[in-house]
Amino acid sequence: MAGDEYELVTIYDIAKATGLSPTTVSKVFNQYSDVSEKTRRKILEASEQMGYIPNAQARTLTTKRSWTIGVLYIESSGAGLLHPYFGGVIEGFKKVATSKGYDLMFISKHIGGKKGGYLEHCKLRGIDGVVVVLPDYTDPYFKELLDSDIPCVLLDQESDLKSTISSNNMDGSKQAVDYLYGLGHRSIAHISGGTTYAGEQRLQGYLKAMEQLGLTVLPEHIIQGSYDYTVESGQKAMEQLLALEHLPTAVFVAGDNLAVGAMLAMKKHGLNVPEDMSIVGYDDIEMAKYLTPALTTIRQNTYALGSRAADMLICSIEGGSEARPQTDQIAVELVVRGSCREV
Amino acid sequence: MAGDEYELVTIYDIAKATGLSPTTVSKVFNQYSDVSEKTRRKILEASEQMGYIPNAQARTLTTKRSWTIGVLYIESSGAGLLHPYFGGVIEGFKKVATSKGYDLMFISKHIGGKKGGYLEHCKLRGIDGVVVVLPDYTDPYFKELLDSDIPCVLLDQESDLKSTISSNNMDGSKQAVDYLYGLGHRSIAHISGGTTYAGEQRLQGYLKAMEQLGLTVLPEHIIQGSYDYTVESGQKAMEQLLALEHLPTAVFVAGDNLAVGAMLAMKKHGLNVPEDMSIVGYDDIEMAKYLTPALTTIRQNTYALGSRAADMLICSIEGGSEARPQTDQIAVELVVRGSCREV
DNA sequence: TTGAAAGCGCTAACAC
DNA sequence: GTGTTAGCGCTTTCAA
Repeated sequence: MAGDEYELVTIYDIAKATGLSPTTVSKVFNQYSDVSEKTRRKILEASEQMGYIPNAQARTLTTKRSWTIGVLYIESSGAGLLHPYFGGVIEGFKKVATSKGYDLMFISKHIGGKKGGYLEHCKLRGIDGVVVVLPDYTDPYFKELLDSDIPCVLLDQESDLKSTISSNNMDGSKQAVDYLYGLGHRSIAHISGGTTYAGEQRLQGYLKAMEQLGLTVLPEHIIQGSYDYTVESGQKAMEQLLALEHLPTAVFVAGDNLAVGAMLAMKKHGLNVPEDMSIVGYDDIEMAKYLTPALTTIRQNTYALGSRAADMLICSIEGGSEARPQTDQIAVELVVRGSCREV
Repeated sequence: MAGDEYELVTIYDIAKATGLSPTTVSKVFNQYSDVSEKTRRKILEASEQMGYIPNAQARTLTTKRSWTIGVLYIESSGAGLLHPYFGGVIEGFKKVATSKGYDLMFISKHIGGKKGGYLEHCKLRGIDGVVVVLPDYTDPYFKELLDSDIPCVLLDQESDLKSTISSNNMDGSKQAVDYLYGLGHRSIAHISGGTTYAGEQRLQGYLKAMEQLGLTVLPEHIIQGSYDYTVESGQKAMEQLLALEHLPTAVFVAGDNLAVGAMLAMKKHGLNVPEDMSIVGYDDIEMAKYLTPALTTIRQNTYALGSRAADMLICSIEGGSEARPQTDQIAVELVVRGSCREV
């Protein structure tokens, strides 16, 4: 087998080499204070020289701490990793987790080549905690994990049992609507992100902002995009909107991918953005600024989302069961580009 | 500590419950054939009922196999996970690896919160093999890993020591150039991907294709884009090209991001694609089809790249040291859209 | 077909 | 400050 070739050096080897005991060696590598500076130095030196590297599994076996965090995200469809939101979040998460000594492992329903469940997978691997991004909410295996006592942090979800974190979706909607209002728009439609938590929040934020401004919302001006925030779904939603008798002058779209689709649909109908309709998106995906016209949108700070999530999760891992689930929100920001006009 | 609450069931527990020995229980979970059907059933039943889940670290400690594959990608810059190429590759890789019983863990230079190296990290975690995507080639820690005896598969790189896999970059260039030639173009420039392996290959493919068609390549028609394939870099490259006295009628760009930048630069100069210049990209990133005009490009099958990489890596993990490093290539495909015109 | 015993590499009481 | 001992949960000879 490959890997057999490692010259495995153990604490026993370095104990023997230094004439000390394995315990003392162990202590040195676990920052115990009751080791003389001289001994510590001697051990460190020998370890360095003999190429000693601790064995994580042996350590985990006795301590019950794997220093491993599971990453759970939707498995079906081509989404997942490819979704820019996911990438940004994990990037931020990884940075913080890594700096605190944790490694990241993907969690799936397949274990050892067989079908199992998320919880089973976590237990098998001795996972210390899980970060949940874009899960399949309807999955019973996912629910099983939520009901377990494994520390978790959930992104863009609600939960009493686990810590949660999301962007300030309501405020994002408010910023979008207020901005359009400031440009003179009074008839503002909404293409929503379907039945996801974030989608709901953005819809609620939109409704509330409209109300606060004293604007009426026509029921037919709220179009349900699909939960997966695809370009195709945005296209369909805009088609639906364009079929209406009374068109809005602006539309606030719950995701940039949806907005891209919406713009495509308009183009197909010979309509121009922003001349014929102003559009505000949500996310600020990379391509937003390269579209024609460049998309005005609400920027989510995915990196901050991820790093804050890591902080929260590690807090509940290390705080133990007495640590109550927390909830936090990250500020969003309007990025003005070229897809809206004054009316 | 959180997690302590698990009702840890061990093989001893189920041995006791069934009146059998731990050995026999272990055998059942390792598909040994010398267990009577009756015993097997009894053990499986008890395990199911008592909620037994094997302990991966204990298993690894004795077998020296962690069933864990390390994922190594560039840490600096905001790239990495956010890069669509990476996402696609890992998606495909994960699928295959998971189905064969392996889990994926990110490898970094930080270990236990301290700075270490990739190899050290792998040994600490008992990693069975590593998939390398977009590394920092100049990193000595990366070299250290390459020189080790840990099985690795490298994407878009050359190596005698490890298995490698890449798209058929040379052929991609040929397809692009041939296509432009077929449209009547004779003056075809190239914006290259810098000094990466893929970039070199695409450049070579371009040169060879031009030669085969009997076309001359003006030195100033080869512009070095930066190794990171950013939009900004593409912009700069096109600026450089546009400063030339004799403009080409078409340009083959080594990456879609670069192509996006190139198109932006043209627009800034009041030039239109494809009227003033035809452009062929490389990658087929998601946004390619949503650009104006939609980008004609060479599609890399990132998913296939990833799954094939997994096959190769697992082969060398399970084949042991006698398994020689392999090399493979994945076919690419021209996707015709709207960024080229006949001349 | 089944089981006893040793050991993987490490940590944690506890005694010295 | 240092060492002895036991044990984490599992697999693996080897013997029964």
